[in-house]
Amino acid sequence: MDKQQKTIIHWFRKGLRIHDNPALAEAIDLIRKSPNKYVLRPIFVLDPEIPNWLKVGPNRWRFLQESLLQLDSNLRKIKSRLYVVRGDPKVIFPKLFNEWQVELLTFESDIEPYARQRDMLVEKQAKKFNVNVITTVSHTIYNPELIIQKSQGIAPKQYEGFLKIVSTMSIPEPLEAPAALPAKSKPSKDSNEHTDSKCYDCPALHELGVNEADLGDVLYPGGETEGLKRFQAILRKPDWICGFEKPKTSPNSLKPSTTVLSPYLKFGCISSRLMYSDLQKVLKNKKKHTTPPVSLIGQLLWREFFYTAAASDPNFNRMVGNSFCRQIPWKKNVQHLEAWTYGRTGYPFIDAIMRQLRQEGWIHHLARHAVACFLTRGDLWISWEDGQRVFEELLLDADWALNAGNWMWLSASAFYHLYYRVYSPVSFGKKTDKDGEYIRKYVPELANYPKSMIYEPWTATAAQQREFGCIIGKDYPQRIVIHDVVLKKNMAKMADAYQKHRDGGGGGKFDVDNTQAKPEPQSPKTEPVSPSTSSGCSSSKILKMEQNSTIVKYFKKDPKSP
DNA sequence: GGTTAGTTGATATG
DNA sequence: CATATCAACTAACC
Repeated sequence: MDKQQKTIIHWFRKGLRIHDNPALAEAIDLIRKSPNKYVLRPIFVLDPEIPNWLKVGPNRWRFLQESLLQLDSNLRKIKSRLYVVRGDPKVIFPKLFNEWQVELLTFESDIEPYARQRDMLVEKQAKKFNVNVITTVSHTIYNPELIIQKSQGIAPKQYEGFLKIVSTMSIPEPLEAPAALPAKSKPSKDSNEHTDSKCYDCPALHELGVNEADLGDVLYPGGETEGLKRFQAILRKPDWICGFEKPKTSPNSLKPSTTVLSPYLKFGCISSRLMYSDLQKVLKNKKKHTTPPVSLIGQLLWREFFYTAAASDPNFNRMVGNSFCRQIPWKKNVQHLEAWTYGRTGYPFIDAIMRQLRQEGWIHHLARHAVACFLTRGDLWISWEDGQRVFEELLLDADWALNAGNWMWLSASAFYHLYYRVYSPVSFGKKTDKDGEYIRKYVPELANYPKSMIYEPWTATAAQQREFGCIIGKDYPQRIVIHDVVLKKNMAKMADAYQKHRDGGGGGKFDVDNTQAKPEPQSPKTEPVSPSTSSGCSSSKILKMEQNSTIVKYFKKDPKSP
């Protein structure tokens, strides 16, 4: 590398895209202004510690791997590349700052407690090495912190209130992907770049610990190009967009009835602001269209809603110490949890959903409702935290804020309170698939059952079971609970928990059954953390916090004015 | 303090 | 396919 040239690092974490990436754009702007002075190193840090506390199933590892490959490829199109750096960020960054003579670090901010703590440490080290830092809010359409600020410091607890607040806020126009960089801004190879300790190539699946035998077919390939392609295909159906009503889409169609853009949003392969902007353009041209909460825009705003709530509480993904969450005395039941996890509850509709989840990494939103309600308040009375852990592992779109928020919703622990509205594991699926084709696909042992019995195979006589080639209790499980019976008991327990909440308000009042082993923590911090220690912005000086809050800057010195 | 609305329940009925 | 009833919650608003 030219000894005179300094390095600008853009750190990819989520936001695995080059379009509408304001932090990357800041880095590139600076390079264009001083093309002789800087080289750009876009990096992704692969931390080998992560699998020790975060469960990531093989399908999501693959989605990430594909996303990194496409990111590298898209960066190469603009005469750069992706440098995948192996190691713990707190250890890696000081080394890179020193070795590469880094002057600026840019990245997209993240509200997850793990990310906040990690970023705080990296920023501290940046200061020590005299490295400027620019962060942007670009994973969400709005800045969650700003919404909270406009809501008297408390995140809205209902969607309507949320809508009211954001309706007063402006949204920045999405940015185009950058044009090709000047040739000089590509660093020359490190002298030992391709030795084992200095390989910056994208990881192969085996490096990510993925056994290819555990992978399902690639139904939703990861990456920016794939995400944009999928979104473009949606945009070509304006009538479908304008008529979209989430509750009227089917949870058990054989092909997805919704967009399946969630995995791309989770990794930031596609920008939520771009989606918002392009969808609005479609709606403008039509005189009639659906609206939030049921419309497509409404779905994006649900994401914002949960992100805002999650940003205000580091304990958002646990019951205890969570300011949103009602304390409910769930019971541990290892056998029932395992039956649910692997699709062996004896309820074909539930089992089909759980098997689709494991195989494909995506299930419809309402299918998530059905199985989440079944696990918690509806049937098994098992904590939503246990379900959250399974979704965390298996969903391509598993997202800390959205996963926790929706589990609280479905278990009637927060946001949703009509606990007596319970999904039936038998009737609900029949509304959109009366013949049970979905069950036949994902629970093939029941494929020969007639449609009159496929949702309730236990109603078949022994002779019929032999005839259909599937003996209940042998080839397919007996149902592990009787829905009509447990439903009544659970409803009474919910009423009791709600009553106690009214009387005592909040945590610690219940005899929560902790006799079984504690589950694995979902973040490096095992115990609930106090909100005061990890909320909000760092103590660094905020130079710029716009109305729509695209850019928050922390500068020791302004690299633009030498 | 009373009223109303709430992303998408189930069932029976017209 | 739309509506009433079931039983009855909280949050937001007047």
